[in-house]
Amino acid sequence: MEMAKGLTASLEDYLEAIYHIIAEKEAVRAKDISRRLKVSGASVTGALRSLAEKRLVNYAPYDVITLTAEGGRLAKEVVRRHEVLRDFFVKVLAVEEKAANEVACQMEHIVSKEILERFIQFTEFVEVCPRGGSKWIAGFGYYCDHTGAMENCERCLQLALEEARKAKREGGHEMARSAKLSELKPGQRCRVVKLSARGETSKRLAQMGVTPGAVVEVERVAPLGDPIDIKVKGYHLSLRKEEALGVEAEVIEP
Amino acid sequence: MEMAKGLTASLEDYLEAIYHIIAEKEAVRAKDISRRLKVSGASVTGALRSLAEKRLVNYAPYDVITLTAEGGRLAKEVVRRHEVLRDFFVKVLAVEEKAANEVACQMEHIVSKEILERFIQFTEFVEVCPRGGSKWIAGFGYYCDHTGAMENCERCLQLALEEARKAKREGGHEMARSAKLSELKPGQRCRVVKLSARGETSKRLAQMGVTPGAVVEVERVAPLGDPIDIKVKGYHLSLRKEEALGVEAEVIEP
DNA sequence: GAAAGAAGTTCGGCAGGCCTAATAATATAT
DNA sequence: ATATATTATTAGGCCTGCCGAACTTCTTTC
Ligand SMILES: [Mn+2]
Ligand SMILES: [Mn+2]
Ligand SMILES: [Mn+2]
Ligand SMILES: [Mn+2]
Repeated sequence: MEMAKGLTASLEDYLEAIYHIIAEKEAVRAKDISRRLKVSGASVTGALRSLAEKRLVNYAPYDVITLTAEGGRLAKEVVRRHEVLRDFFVKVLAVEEKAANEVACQMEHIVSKEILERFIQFTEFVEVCPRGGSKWIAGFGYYCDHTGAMENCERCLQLALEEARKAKREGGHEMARSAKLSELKPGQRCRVVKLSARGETSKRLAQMGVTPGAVVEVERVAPLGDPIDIKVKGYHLSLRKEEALGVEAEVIEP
Repeated sequence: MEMAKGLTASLEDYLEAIYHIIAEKEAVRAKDISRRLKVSGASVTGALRSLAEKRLVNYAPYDVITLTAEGGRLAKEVVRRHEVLRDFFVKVLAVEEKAANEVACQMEHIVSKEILERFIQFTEFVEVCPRGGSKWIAGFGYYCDHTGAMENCERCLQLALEEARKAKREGGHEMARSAKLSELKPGQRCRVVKLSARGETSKRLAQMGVTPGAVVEVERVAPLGDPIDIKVKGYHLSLRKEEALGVEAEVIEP
């Protein structure tokens, strides 16, 4: 039984950098890493040796650098943490992109699984709750700019209530507009209502967080609707059309 | 001109620990620090030497340990960051105290001034906005426990609206119940409306964040109403009664 | 006031991370 | 094919931060 998985912050950043470089170029060179992380080439060589020892990268002197299966998994985890935190800072705290990325890239090595989960849920909640939502966040921006202005609350609530009622009416009887996940367009968000898929597929989906109640954002849809890239709980997933067909969802209006 | 103030995370934690030990005992012993930070005595000696070199602690071998003026200032800053972040985790993300303290004590070395400010404002906003408030946070708790339950939104908004209206009516014509800061009780929060103080006092108040619009929480009031301990923007302040008399505030109902 | 016990210090060592300078390998251009 | 430029590695150092072990200096107790 192997304990102590813990990578250092520094090594996680190297993994993260390699992951991103792979995503945009074919071959990874030590130079790319050193540019990205702003460290000397010597430091990169050292880090690569550490990572190779831990079986997270395939590396031999002067050879190309690739991630092992395990290294890829860990790298994705780091990236996920980074993105979740950055999104929180940008979307909720209205921090500018650059500053958000900086603090996220340090926090990503600190937050526990449980707290990361909370950040995801909170960001979701704020964006989805009729009492939160974009208006409310705009209100926060106003609050920041005008030291603590809290005027017109009544009107704000009034409008939110009217909108919630309208949405309910339009959604017919019980719920908001329902659809198959496969019918959504990039940028749209929905809440999973039911999984009608069976066996392996449903298992894989469930494992990645596509469960009833989960908020799903569609990121990209390929020309013929296959595959569909989505984001759930910070995970980027690529679903085949058949898989997406098996997911019933209810659209969330912005 | 001295650049590079930056203390390391480790040294900041030593300062923080010393500050807390001073607050609860008279004398600070290396042993207390080593217990608190869970490091060996040898490490404490080393850290104290670094801090003494930087003129942040008064330290000579075998002698008692105290903070210099500058060291005290920095320690308070660290504690402030810690508390602001912990409060955010506890009050907003509903993280349990212990976990919140742990992550706060790591983040405190990472967040920029600007982002700390955002955390303060956001926590304030959530607690003060009628669309936020305790009900809304409870809603978040429910959302966490029941994977994404968002039922009864309409009713929730309806209630919030009614409450906001009631509060407005009760507050008479224009605003909520207005009062001098000196009249409030521990635990109460208010928003500063006007500073009628002049000169030094008003300057000091303004510098510490007691400005129109700021949210102030009363922490303790001494028997005869002097001094009054308050918290503003994460700062703990102790006001004399005369000072508090010069602050007009509007009470925030919970 | 001496001996025992507790607290504090010094020393040497180790690990992680980073650097520069020198050297080696590879890629490119002529 | 050779010279040149680019890229990567090695070697040697520096700094922070931690440790255990040995030693020193209080503090208490009898
Ligand atoms: Mn990072
Ligand atoms: Mn990152
Ligand atoms: Mn800390
Ligand atoms: Mn702390």
